[in-house]
Amino acid sequence: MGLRNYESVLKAAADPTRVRILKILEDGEMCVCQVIAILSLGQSTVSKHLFLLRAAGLIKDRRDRKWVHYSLDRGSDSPYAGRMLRNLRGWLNDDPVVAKDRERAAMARAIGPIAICERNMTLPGRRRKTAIP
Amino acid sequence: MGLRNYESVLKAAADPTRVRILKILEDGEMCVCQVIAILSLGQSTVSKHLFLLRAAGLIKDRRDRKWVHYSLDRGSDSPYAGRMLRNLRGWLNDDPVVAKDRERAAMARAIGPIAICERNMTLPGRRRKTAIP
DNA sequence: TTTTCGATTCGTTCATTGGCGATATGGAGG
DNA sequence: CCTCCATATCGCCAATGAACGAATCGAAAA
Repeated sequence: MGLRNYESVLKAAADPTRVRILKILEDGEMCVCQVIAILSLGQSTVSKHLFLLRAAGLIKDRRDRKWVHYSLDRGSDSPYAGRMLRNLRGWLNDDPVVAKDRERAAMARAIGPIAICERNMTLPGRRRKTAIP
Repeated sequence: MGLRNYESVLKAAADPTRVRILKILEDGEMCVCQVIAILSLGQSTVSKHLFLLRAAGLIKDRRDRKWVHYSLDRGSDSPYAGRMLRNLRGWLNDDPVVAKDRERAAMARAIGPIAICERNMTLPGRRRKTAIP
């Protein structure tokens, strides 16, 4: 665990979108479709972010039927990842973007992955990406 | 101190060249010309790195005659910067690149800024950037 | 003042990165 | 087997970032 992993962890945690994901996951594991709905970003975009976070050792995944759930990887192999997660726990909690995401995350949890996938990766009360014909 | 400063601190600390600078400064303050000599990078390149580190609150500068010395800004305004510096103190100490830099830093300290500037920002026993005609 | 030395800024080049849409993968169900 | 659907991967484009050299700026020395 040298400069290589250090760099991947820091770069992963430095991106604003990825730190939003990490803060969302602080309240518990989350399905990919839920993350997509909360962030209102493209599916491939979110998938790539999750890949980088997992590669850095910051998050881990769990398959349940046809859904994949991600959660913070406390007790990661990487000491950098573990420390960063603990740091983040006390950081940015009063940031408006993070707060907003938390609200939407709570809604996503209440609704559940199935309903969100049926809604085409969107949350209620939000502009959807694809127009309704 | 919200997402803005968080991002600047993390991005600053994520770059391998800048983390090398931070590790060098752990042993004490250092003149810019010494940093240039240790890293064997262009003068403008190093200056920009130092600017970003200072903007993030990770380092601070001090003028002494015509030299500018940089040092870690422990007790920075930014809580992110302070924590990252403390993290870094225990990180990467057995990394070969960092170890090599430490050797060169020790040499640079022994020689002092004046001699290094006279040597055109180089350390003894190293390829110089400008050829000798 | 003028010279000089070192730090900063500017402009360019090249590599990396975040975003997207389209396509591939792979498990669940028919 | 084949289809469906959530996710992963691929290819592309625009924006960012790191490196350099040249030019500029500022402070100390002559």
